[in-house]
Amino acid sequence: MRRHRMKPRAAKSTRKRSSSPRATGSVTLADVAQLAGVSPITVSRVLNHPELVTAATLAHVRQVIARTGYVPNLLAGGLASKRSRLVAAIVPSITNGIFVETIEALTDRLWEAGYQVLLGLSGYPPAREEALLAAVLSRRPDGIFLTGINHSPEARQRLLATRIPIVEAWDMTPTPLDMLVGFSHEDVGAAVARHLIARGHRRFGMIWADDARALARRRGFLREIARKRLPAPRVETVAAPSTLGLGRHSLARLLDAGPRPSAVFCSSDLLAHGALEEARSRGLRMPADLALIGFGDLEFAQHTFPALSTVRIDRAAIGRRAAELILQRIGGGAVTSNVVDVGFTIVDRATT
Amino acid sequence: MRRHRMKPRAAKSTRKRSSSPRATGSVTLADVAQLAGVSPITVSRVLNHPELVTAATLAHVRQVIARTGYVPNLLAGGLASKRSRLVAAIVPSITNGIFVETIEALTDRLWEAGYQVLLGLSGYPPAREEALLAAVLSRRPDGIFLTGINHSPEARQRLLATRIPIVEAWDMTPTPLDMLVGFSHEDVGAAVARHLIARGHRRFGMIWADDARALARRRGFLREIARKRLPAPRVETVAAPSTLGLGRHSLARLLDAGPRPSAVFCSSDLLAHGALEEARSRGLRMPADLALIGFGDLEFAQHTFPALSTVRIDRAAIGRRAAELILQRIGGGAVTSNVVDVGFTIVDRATT
DNA sequence: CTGAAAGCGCTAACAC
DNA sequence: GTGTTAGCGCTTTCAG
Repeated sequence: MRRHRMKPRAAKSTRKRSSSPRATGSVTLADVAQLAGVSPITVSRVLNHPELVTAATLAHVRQVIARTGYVPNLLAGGLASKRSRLVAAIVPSITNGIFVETIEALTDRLWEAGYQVLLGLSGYPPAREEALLAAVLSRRPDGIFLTGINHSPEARQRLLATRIPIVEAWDMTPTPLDMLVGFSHEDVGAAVARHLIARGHRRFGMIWADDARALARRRGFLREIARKRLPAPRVETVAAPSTLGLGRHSLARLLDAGPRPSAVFCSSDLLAHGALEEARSRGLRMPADLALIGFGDLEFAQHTFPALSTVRIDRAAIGRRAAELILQRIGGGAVTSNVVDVGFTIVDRATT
Repeated sequence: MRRHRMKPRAAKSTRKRSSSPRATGSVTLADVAQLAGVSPITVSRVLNHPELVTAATLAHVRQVIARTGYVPNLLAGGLASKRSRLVAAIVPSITNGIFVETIEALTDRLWEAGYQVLLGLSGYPPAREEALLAAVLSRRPDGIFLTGINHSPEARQRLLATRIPIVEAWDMTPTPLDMLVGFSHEDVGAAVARHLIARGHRRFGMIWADDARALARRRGFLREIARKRLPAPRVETVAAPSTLGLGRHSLARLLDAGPRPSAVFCSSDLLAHGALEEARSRGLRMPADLALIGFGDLEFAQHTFPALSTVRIDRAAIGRRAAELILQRIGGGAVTSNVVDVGFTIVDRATT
């Protein structure tokens, strides 16, 4: 290991650092450069483009980095390079469990590529979305992950104005802001209808929440049923937020109000779960007396009795694909398709 | 509304911006300053210290900001001010649901104060913690939220070296790195023991996972039972990750292997839930034949039969308190106490 | 393969 | 109240 030359220039490479070598509290790249006897840019290269540096220099500088405990300042790096290595993810909430797998997958995939995720919680009616978006943009993220395709006009405009890669997720539309990973909620509804019809069901009920995506599923469901000229389902509409209790009471009303449907489609697993409790308490056999199907395939539902069917979404895949789209775009590679349909699966627990 | 004076100086306040007014793709503070006919620092003040600016100037500059769609660059701002307005939160995972409420509460509270949360997922045995910590520190966060008090020696050293406010959460120790919000897992164990004993239980079983925190709870539980000179519980140890199946099989083994305990303490709600299934399938009445108690009070458990008791932790409070400690510290105010015990509650669903 | 110069966009200190 | 100056710590050209 040859000793590294110490050029005189190095002595002044730190601008005006007067007395203390760590007046700012932390080692800077310039400090490392000085100690290693190289120029700052060489240290920068060791960190970001090691392939451009001699093995000897590389080893030496790395050693100094380790010895000093130097931690690069990405605020400075990002400012200079215009690449923050940050991807923002805006989701309504993480407590309901719907988005966590997606976020984890997104985070994992981006981490491998050297990016970190800035999580923004917009709250369910996206009240904060506008302010949140501004806050997020002020970090100059290299990519943005958004939940859904419905944004306020202001948000929409801001997003359109930026050149940051954007992925909208969890919905489907032919005209995304930029890129999109999701599935068609209307197709889900239609598929559930076909599934139930194929199993011999003819009389349906619905326990339904009043949100945009749920309405799309409902539309698909009703359309398919109408197409088969079956009687229109009776619908119990519930207000957000859905709870077990609402599901239970809704089924009770559905059962008390008229002839028993043979299958009830609930807009979420939570509602289906509540309905399940009511059905069991009435001694109904499932699915012989009543088939129940929900949507979302949440963990708690996976642990339930085989009576409850559901529509499964590969939530992790959504995060992974979103990350890949963003990375492709950042890498400058042309994105083959800017819309990814991850589809869904109907899980019929009554038979499987 | 008097017209705002346009000083000649303003014309050169943008450094060397040559042709296009938005060569970088976005409006800068200097652009706004120029358009408003004020100096950059005034725009900065409008944004960060509006109280230092005349109402007229304020209104005028704000109008220009709105008109241009200017979004401040916090990378630059953070670099210059040494305040990133970012707080890092490192948790093992968010899919298990244990930490999401804490994260949400943390995020909400910090948002109100103008901070954003950078989420780091360390993975369960904190394999990535070291690298993650480095990545996180490179963003120069103004505060750090950590899960647990067990960190690798390297991580520990890095954390001790930094002057960033740190909150460790979810555990209890008299010697935190900096600040701490949590509760004593050993106390939980002891409290559960006392609770069960008070209800007349004398013969106990345990279904127990093999992680540090669970072991602390177990220690407390066993200590209390020994103190009362009751027979030592039989323990079924399960490997991570806990699943419903493990809980179920463990209870089966416990019941088949000897005299029936009257109460079984499970190290998590998930295990308790599995055990519950087994107990029900055996036709045991609860809690008459068997009392089951878990830990964590996860949502799915809240929705279960009244047979399952649990230890409830106010997870949101942990996040809130952590945020407050960090903000206090950032604000320079002396922190009254650097250790907050949020305690816990035993929820006895068999009676309530 | 390595270096020098020139900022990235913003804000802390002082002046005025 | 508002402006001037001088960087924050890093990376981008472009030389050599």
